[in-house]
Amino acid sequence: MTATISSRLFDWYNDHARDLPWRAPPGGSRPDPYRVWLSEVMLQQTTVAAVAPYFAKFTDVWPTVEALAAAPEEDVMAAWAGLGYYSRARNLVKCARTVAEMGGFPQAEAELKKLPGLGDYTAAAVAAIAFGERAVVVDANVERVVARLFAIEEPLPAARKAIRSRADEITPDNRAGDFAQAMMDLGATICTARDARCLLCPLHTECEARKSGDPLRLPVKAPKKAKPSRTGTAFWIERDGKVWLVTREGKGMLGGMRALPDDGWSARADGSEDAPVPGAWKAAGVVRHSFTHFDLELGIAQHADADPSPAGEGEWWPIDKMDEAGLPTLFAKAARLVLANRD
DNA sequence: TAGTCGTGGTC
DNA sequence: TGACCAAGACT
Repeated sequence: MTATISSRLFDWYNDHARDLPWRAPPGGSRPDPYRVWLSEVMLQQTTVAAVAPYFAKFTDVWPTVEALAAAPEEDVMAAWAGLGYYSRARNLVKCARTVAEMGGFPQAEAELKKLPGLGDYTAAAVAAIAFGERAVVVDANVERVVARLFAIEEPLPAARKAIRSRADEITPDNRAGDFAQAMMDLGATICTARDARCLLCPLHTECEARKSGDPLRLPVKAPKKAKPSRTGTAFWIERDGKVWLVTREGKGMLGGMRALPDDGWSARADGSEDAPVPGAWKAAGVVRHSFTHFDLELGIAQHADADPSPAGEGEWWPIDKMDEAGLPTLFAKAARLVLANRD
């Protein structure tokens, strides 16, 4: 049964594997561990379509882990801007520097998992795909496919233990990396969250959820909490064709990223509306932005003075080079709005 | 364990 | 159009 599953899956994968830039060319050669690691981190909670241009840019500018390790952190953060979950970029730099110092990536799953930014999934994926270790790779695709294949009725996240155990059972001793990628391709193209194209599925004769007649109801998920709405203000302070930008501190929201100064809005509370510089302000528009766990209505206040003098840490950024500032999307929207409304 | 942490695409 | 979702990690 389990041998049947991997065998059917490999047959399907031979003909239907997605052609992705981080995969090794067909023929059995192993992909570059650096590219595998980089792609896996970028792909965490992020679609293939969103990752592709970032992967191309990163591997062009930093073709090796040593090159990335030598890069200034702010350059990496700016290059990551727009991709989201910025702790990934902070950990990416830390990890690259650790690996460069070690003289290369460790090959064992347990050692990989000690690196910053590599959790259960990514450590297993790199071990299996880049190094051929038999590791049990479980992402959201595998969870969905396995939950349906074995008709696991227990809701997520409690079902993860049972799902992992089943995934372990069907993972072959050889080609665990191909098996993982095949499972993920199956989950991404056939056995998707909104659809179950069972007639095209290589595992449909083995699938318990299909036998039950309603595969889409699995996996069962806990209901989601409501999203709060917050308001905040960002401040546009301009002088001589330049705008005042700060770098956000710490590990919190958008931590380490360049940004417009703001009034301290957060997921928990509205902003204070306190301006960072004295003087007169005028309203310059509103940006609505939806984060994973709250919605934000960000008002933009523009300093009315021709020669403002902001205090504290920051930098005057040339407005004609706004695209190179590496602003996260929220602030990129705000800047775009200000600049669009002035002519 | 449950909350935090981005963004763009899809229906 | 708003809710859901995508190759999760960390605390």
